[in-house]
Amino acid sequence: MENQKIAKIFSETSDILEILGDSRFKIRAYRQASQTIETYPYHLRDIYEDDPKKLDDIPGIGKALMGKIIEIFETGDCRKHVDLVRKIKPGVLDILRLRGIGPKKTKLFLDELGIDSVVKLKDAAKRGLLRELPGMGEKSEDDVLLAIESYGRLTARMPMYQALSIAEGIIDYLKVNKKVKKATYAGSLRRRLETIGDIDILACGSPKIIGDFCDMPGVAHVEAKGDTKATVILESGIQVDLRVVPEESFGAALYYFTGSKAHNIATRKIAQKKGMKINEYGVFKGKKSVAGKTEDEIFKKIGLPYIIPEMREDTGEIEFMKKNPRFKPLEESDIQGDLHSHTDWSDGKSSLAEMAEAAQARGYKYLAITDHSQSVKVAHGMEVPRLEKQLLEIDKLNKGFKGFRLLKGCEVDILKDGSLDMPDSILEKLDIVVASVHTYFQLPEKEQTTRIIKAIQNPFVTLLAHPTGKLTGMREAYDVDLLKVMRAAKKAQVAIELNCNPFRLDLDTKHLRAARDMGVMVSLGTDSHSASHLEFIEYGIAMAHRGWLQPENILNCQKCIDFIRKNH
DNA sequence: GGACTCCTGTCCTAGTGCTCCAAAGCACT
Repeated sequence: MENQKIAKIFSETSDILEILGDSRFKIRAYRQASQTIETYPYHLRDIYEDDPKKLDDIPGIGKALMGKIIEIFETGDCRKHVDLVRKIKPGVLDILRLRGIGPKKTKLFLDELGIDSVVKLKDAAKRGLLRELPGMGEKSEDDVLLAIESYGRLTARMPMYQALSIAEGIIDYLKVNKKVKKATYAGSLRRRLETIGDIDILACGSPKIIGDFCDMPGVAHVEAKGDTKATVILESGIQVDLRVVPEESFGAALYYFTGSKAHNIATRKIAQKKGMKINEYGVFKGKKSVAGKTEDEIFKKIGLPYIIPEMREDTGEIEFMKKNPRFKPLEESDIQGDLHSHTDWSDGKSSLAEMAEAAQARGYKYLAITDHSQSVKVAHGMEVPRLEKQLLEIDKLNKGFKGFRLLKGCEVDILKDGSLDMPDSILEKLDIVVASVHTYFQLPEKEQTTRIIKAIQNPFVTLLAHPTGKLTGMREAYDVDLLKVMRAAKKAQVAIELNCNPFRLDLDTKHLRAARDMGVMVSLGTDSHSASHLEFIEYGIAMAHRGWLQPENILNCQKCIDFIRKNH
């Protein structure tokens, strides 16, 4: 939590410096530091308590920012930030966040009309005061009002699976159009971020596509419309950007449009040093295009191995891939089985046989049946006798399988005191024990952490499921020191789950990276509640890509399922 | 502000499209 606080202080500092017209390099330094800290997998406090000087080792943190981080730990605040906040009212920062309004216009409104809040801005726009300002007109004034009205809707992010479904719908719509030769989605959706701010679509074909796109059903408002790109807002409030490029530039445009911005800048810089230029039309030597049809071609031209979209965040992937050109990201065929599923014995919809059939259809060697334990009444959790009955049923089914088996398991609730919801006498009969939290989300961090660590120290536990309890866009993670939990998990030889259910996607990228660095085994589980949910594994694979995981980091990729039964 | 090179100073992270007002701001990755 303290990392987030520091990131926010630095982010606000950069925003205020921008309005005040300070050095753009200083502004960038604060902004970059904020972003680095926000996604940094380790607690800055741990580093500070170990040796404050080591804060300087974090990329983008130098002597000055290190001093400010130390100041925040020692005094609870940062003098410079406090002074800046005094200079500019917080309402001014709200204006800066409106679409179409940047630091220049924010400063203009403040200096000329004393506007220091969105409410005052709205009032001034309605009274026609803004149009009198230099560089403003009637249209700009209307745009300000529109930006204020749509602010809440346009800043909301949606879960990735929702964006994926909308994007696929748009692509289907475009592809039936004969003017469209190719269409695909790019941006953060292609990089498989857990939440998506807007949808980016790339197409090849006639420029008339732009008009058809803007007339598409479900478009509420056309924000911009030119010869090669358009931006629309859907009725649902989602922004969709379309870019149309010539076919020979498709690879370059896909690369540009996939991002991230930081990754693009980093590779464009590499190209510059080699006397080339990368833009969305290709790689250029002087005016001559030397690559652009495919992404692969672009990487080759600038001397890099292909980097998969999910890794393109400029968080070290370029250096990593240079050093490890043979790095092979996880593939679906590496997955030997699914380690978290439910049936109609608890709150699932499918039978044991249906789940087994679906798992075999995917080519799995095993599927862990992990129905809920007794205390989860709403999910028809199983008491010991019913679980024993299920185990007999699984034995019976397993006799009929060849090269496949159902693993006997249970998703056992972690009780408030860290004990497990099922006695050891039944746990020892299982192939796999999945421990998880479904209650007491509000415990203080220390208590929650201790509770979970106690649970995974039970010798029969195989893995900790959905380790933070977050539900994308609906429920925040509970307070837990996950690094401490992971250290304990490593010691206890317990795996940490990457829950592939698109509502969860728990662990997130930074903790997956940390798990990888720490050598903690990660388990992919779809948490399927029906046979069709087994396909959620694809979301997990994408998340594994974002966490740079390879088959050796993943429990499900181990061919030997005896590993799962570590205590048998 | 950082990073790097040198110790006081220099450079720093790309490249392009759209809009609205008539050059620049803001947007996109």
